[in-house]
Amino acid sequence: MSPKQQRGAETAQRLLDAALAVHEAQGPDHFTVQAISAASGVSLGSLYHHFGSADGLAAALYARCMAELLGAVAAPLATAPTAEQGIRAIAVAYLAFVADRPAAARFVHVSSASGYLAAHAEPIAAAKKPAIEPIVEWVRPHVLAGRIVDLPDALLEMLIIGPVAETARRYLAGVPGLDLDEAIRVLPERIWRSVRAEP
Amino acid sequence: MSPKQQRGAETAQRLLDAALAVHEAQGPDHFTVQAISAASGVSLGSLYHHFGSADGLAAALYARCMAELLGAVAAPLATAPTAEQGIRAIAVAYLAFVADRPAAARFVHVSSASGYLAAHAEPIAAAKKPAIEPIVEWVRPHVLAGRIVDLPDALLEMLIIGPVAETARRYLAGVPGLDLDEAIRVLPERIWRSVRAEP
DNA sequence: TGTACATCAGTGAACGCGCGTTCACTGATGTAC
DNA sequence: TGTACATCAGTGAACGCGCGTTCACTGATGTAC
Repeated sequence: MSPKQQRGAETAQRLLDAALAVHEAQGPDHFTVQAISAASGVSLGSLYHHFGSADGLAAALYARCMAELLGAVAAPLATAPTAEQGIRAIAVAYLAFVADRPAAARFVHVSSASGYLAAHAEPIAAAKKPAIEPIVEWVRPHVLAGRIVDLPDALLEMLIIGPVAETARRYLAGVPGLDLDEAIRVLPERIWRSVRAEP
Repeated sequence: MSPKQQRGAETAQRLLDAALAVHEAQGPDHFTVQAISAASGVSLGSLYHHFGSADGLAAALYARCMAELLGAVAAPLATAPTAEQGIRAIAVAYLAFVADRPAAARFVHVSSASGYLAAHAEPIAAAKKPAIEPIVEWVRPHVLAGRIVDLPDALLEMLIIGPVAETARRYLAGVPGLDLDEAIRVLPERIWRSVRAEP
């Protein structure tokens, strides 16, 4: 199923590109194999040759978009001089990704409710892991040093990601009165307050 | 479309009850008018008589579940003695609702990605408004008195609801290693820290 | 270097299933006088 | 109080559309000797 030739890899990428474009331009209801085949110029049979099923293609696209989002979030940590600046950079990077790559962000957030995530849990988890690891590694020493509160990883993640993820969801859903720039200005500081260890 | 006789109102409720049960027991993929008709014992024609379309029924169910969630969140505010206890009570109530009414919570969270919300935006907004108003009213004086940080309503909501909503989403999606009781113990205090005005 | 073969990549017409929706109809409830 | 009528509520068989999927096939690329 994973391509053995360069030609195949290029076709698979073309399909994923077209799939994201279809989802963005025509909405989740028109996210069909026929529409993706038509938009990409790749035949239906070839689509099935590479992804096995419609859900398989959706899962692959989700994995790609999610890896990009996680990569964007992890990137600024490499040079973050303090715990506070790192946490704030995560929130900024998440919201900036939504502003810069709305199609990818929309697909990730819409997909979280869809059935194919559970069906393809392992390959998706495998795609996310290398992108998540550096973030966890960055956090740990700050927790041990008493600069970030010592909570279970999952709950710490909820505090950091929760506000920006919910902001992204509503912004992408078109809820009026939600200014992304204002969120970038205001939320990071507040998120930091929620996770910093007591002074 | 809205029922003119008591008999009709009861049938509509039976359909909504069955719809939620179908969604919970068989998943979003089997959430179809035929399945709901079969589970409720109400004919297809009657379903259309009351709700007009499949999306219409889904929107009505969403409005009902969302109103219940908002009601559960607003309830403890009436007797909250301090800003801190009120904010913490909101977070506790949200997560407790997820634990007590997982079917309703799941339908609300899954629906946020679905198309019928935009198509039926007005009636849904109308159903939410009376439940949201008391929450906003409760917050305002605390902001004016300098106990809660002065942010746009939408962003304040993101800070309070974001972490618990994201926790609910992942818990309901079956992500392992997320303990709801632990979240109830830990998150409210941290959320309060994110929204309290500087001491 | 050339030839034979195996595997990978790609095609597109066709199929069948299940979904939302319709419709002509019957029965129950409310209303007017 | 009774009768006639209008509206509301409910039925279930049928339809058509569009979706995911299949399949027999051709063409391109890589490999063995």
